Amino acid sequence: MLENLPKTYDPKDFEDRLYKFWSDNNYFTPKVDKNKKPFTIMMPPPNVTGSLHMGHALNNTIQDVLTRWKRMDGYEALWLPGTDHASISTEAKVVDKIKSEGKSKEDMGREAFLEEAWDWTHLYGGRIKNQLKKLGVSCDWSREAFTLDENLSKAVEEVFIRLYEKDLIYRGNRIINWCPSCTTAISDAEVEHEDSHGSIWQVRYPLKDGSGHIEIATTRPETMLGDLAIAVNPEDERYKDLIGKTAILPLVNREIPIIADSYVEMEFGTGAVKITPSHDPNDFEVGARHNLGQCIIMNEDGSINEKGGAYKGLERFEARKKIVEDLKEGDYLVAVKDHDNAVGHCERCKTIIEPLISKQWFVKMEPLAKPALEAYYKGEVNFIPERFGKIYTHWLENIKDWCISRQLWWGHRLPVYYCDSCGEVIVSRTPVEKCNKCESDNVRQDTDTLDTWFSSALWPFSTLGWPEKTPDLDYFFPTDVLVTGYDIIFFWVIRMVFSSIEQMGEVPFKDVFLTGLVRDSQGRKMSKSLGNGIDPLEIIDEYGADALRFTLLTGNSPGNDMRFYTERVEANRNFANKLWNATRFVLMNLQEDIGFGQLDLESLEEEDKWIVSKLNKTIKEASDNLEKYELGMGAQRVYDFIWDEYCDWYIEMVKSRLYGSDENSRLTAQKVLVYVLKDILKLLHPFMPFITEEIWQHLPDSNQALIVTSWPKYKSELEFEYSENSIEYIKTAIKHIRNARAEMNIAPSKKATTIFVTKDDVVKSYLENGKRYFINLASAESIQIHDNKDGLGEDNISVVLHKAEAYLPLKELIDFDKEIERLEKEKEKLDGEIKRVVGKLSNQGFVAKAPEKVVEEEREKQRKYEEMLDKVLERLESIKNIK
RNA sequence: GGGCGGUUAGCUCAGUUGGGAGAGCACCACGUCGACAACGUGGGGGUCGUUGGUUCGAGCCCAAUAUCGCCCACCA
Repeated sequence: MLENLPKTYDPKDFEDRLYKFWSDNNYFTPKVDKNKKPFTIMMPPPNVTGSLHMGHALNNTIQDVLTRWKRMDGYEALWLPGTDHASISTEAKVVDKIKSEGKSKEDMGREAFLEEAWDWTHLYGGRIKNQLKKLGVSCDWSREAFTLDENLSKAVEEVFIRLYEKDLIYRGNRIINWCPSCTTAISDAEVEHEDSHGSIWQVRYPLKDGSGHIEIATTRPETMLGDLAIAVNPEDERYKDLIGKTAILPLVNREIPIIADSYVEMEFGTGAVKITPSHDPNDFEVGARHNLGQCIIMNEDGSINEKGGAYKGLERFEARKKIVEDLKEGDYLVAVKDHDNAVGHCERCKTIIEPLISKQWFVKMEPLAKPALEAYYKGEVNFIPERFGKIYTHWLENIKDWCISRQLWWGHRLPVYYCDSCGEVIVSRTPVEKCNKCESDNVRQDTDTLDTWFSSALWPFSTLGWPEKTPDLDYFFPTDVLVTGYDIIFFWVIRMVFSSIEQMGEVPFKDVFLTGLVRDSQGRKMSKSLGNGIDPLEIIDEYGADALRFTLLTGNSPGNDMRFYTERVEANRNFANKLWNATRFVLMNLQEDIGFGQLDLESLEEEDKWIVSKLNKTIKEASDNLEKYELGMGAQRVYDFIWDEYCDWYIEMVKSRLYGSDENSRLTAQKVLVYVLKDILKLLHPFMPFITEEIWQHLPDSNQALIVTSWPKYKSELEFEYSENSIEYIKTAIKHIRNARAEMNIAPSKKATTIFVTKDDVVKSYLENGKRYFINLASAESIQIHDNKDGLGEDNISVVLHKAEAYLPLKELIDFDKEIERLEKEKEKLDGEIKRVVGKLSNQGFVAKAPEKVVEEEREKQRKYEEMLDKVLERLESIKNIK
């Protein structure tokens, strides 16, 4: 009946097979069942361009732990997977690809380019899904979504139109971040600021009336081509007389006014600022206040346009160089100084961003941010760890309108149409062929697409069928927890929250669990360019998915970065191996057909009750840990129970019964071994799904798959205090005896009669019941229990215990000097403990103010240690006398 | 400029209501005894960055400070 496990643990033997088994049986697919509670997680959709990296492995492992646990705990657990079209990233890759084939976007045209992009998506989009499966993710592939799916696109369009109709989306001429390489506008969040060492140039602009000049300072000299004014602070005495005068823009010879604006800081630079309204956000504001108009001097690719006169056609940094040279030549350049400032780069391609004025579409953020902040302050959204709430509130409190239009082709096209006859702007759910104002058919759709985050902002409900009122949406929304990296709080988390509040009327998730970064062993960020990335698939291939998962879950805490060491994976693989072998031991000692259903509490022996009681506590504590998202602590607790309690102690203690002649005792031991093992597998399953399922299916009476069994429950009737005390006493005694023997260099093969001397009835009962443990685990030949040590002689090793003393008569082996040395060491230890306890207890404040329980514990310790010290001293005395 | 985090054993890190400092790896010694050498047993190793405060009691709370790191920010 019992099929034995292979001798060695090899995850390759079963991981893929089990994934298929779960999948084929639809265990990942929850039903809409009103009698059960739903539990929902939306997987942060990886980009179709990507392949699995450690970051994915980490957050998907966490999601899988939560999902598997909740599924076992009786919930209809939905973990919905999917992928993101990742507009700008994917487009860049496709552009590169066609470029290598000698083609360009423009040559191909929109239709053909999109076909290429879809081909790319189909080719690479599936790759990461298969990689995720290797990790063991129990997500519901039948509900898989893609941001460009028809229904998700419909959701995007619907949201755009609703926001437009509420005046929350508008089109306007504003300063945006322009990437000359991607040739598109990007949002503020997509700009990375990087400190750089640069220069600041001081330039003098002559005054028109010939009365002198005014000096300005700039870090971007090329933008002077677009200068429309010079601004000074109205309070600045130095420039008071110049306000209202006209200056001549060098090299261009444009006449520009000198204006006063309090935005200018007198202390900075020269106190006079050139104003370039079309190429700087602050200047834009100043320009608007003073009606300066606009002067755009750059093309899409960042080169200087016809407004730049002689500099036309130069790339922007070439132009800078040339302009500085010319300024110098014309004696306009006063000084060049070193200057540090933060330069904005495109998050995708790292090109330096050019702020410039452009007509784009924006989401008006303030009305959306407000409820999102309120939701947080009302506790509707919680961050784990809490500190990340500050990032959330800080961003929302300082929010600016969100530029959502992109000059890209891969993505959701704006549902906006322009009439070229009358200029009407039409936003429509259906294609527009005729202007609804002038009835002209001279109508065209906007060629822009939406920021990729616009669609991912809707992920928690668009994936469930919104705007349709689907049963899924009704049942599974709002979701329970979002698991993601702290680096996309404002890209994604915030946008989901306000989108959800706006469209659904409630927050999309209750908890946000934030993961840190997985770094290499030297603490560096893993990156392609550094070549220090560790491929999760290679790790899985070598050590198995379970070991990788366990490594990612333990040894770090939420929101903190972690370093990845293959040594840790190896250690966790060893743990899996330990469990594997423990199971083999259990299986090879089972008799057939004894029935492993219920535990018969009446027949349990001391160590049985002890392990059951310990298991019971572990169930409670591990469940509490999971409840509080303390996944690493929960995993560690289960690990410790398995290795320290079950393997190192329980199995060892029970061996004599398995090999013994007492049939009832033997069968009880077998039953308890299986009983505890089954709960162990359940507790470990969310963390290590493969090995636990594989073992489970080899156990007797386990017809149902482990993945859908029930999570163990704490039961107060399974607490056995006496047994716990008894076994813990025995464990301590065994450790002491082992220690003494090791220190005396007495090999375990040299067995000795062990004589316990005690007057304490409770200890006597512990020892009486525990005789066989000493024989098996402490190299005892036989056990005697005496009331006093009369007639024992002195040729013994003495092991001092609490309320007892153990004697090992090993006459010919005893080296009295060593024995004295060992006892002296013991004495020192006890002296130290007593000193600490007495110190504490002689502090009146402590005795008076500490809780009675704590004080009594300390008193008890004092009695215990003094009692033990007495015996050590007595022993030392008598042994010295012999010498 | 603003905000946040780390600083605990040789290394990497846990330590969540303040009550005798833990794990893994590494190291030393012994061991192949009928699950496991991917192992067992025993051991060494820390004034928890520094200073001050609160408290009977601080790795944990408060205030400074040092140092490393991260995030945000339109000073030309």
